[in-house]
Amino acid sequence: MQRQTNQRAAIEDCLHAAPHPMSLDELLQAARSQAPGLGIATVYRNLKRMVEEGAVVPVVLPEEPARYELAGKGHHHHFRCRLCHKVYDIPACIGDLGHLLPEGFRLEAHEILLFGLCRACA
Amino acid sequence: MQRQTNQRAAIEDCLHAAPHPMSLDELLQAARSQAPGLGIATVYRNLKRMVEEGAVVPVVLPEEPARYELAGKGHHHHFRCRLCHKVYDIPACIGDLGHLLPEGFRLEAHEILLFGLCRACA
DNA sequence: GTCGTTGCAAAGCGTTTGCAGCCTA
DNA sequence: TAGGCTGCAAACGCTTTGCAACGAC
Repeated sequence: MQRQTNQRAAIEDCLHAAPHPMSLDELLQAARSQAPGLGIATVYRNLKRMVEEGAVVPVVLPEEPARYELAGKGHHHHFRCRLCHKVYDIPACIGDLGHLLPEGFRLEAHEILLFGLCRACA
Repeated sequence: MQRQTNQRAAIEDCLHAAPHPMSLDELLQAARSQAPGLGIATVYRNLKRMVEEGAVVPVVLPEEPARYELAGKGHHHHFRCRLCHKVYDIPACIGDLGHLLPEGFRLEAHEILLFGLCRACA
């Protein structure tokens, strides 16, 4: 049976408050203000469980550490700024990608990564 | 100045012969048939240099080790089978993704990852 | 009081680096 | 022959795990 702890709540709160996917270090720093002394292993363990439960989705971009965001934000994609390296959520999507696949392949999911300059850096 | 070695040639040959992006271990195993005793550090060093030179492109997918493929294959994307975990090149693409971005953002590149079942597993 | 959770430190694991010897040019 | 390249092993950084203490229920 699962218990509600201060540490776990702090991590969840940070994910809820985050405007964009959080890296492990960002999460650790942010959650420590609510749960002082929070250890990094605890963040790893909780994130792992949240991902298994489907509450959190890992966001992986090339050349970057993994980030995490809450699931259930609706279908969206990600944009990374080449200069400031921030990652933004892009709520839009494009229709039917199935026609890209060769005959006989079945499409179940897709991920679109966009790269460029954000408004602040452009 | 750069020297041509048996090991480097073996790695290049394997990349040329590969029908899909190769992981480091695949590359090591394959290249050893042409360069026995090949060490993993040598594969890392050569791949790193090839990427810096722009001859090779890293292909990163979530939950998977990095793979590598030759650059200059033209613009394309990748498909990973959920069951056999093979990664296929998808030569197709979709036009203009710039309209997905918020006002003021500039799009420079994109990557599309597709997931599902390949023909053999479907 | 039980037992899931935590923090610390050690262990794992993939990648990088230092170095002596090798081999290309 | 000079110096770039290789293989080995050690070092490194990030993630996971073992374990005793803690604290939610």
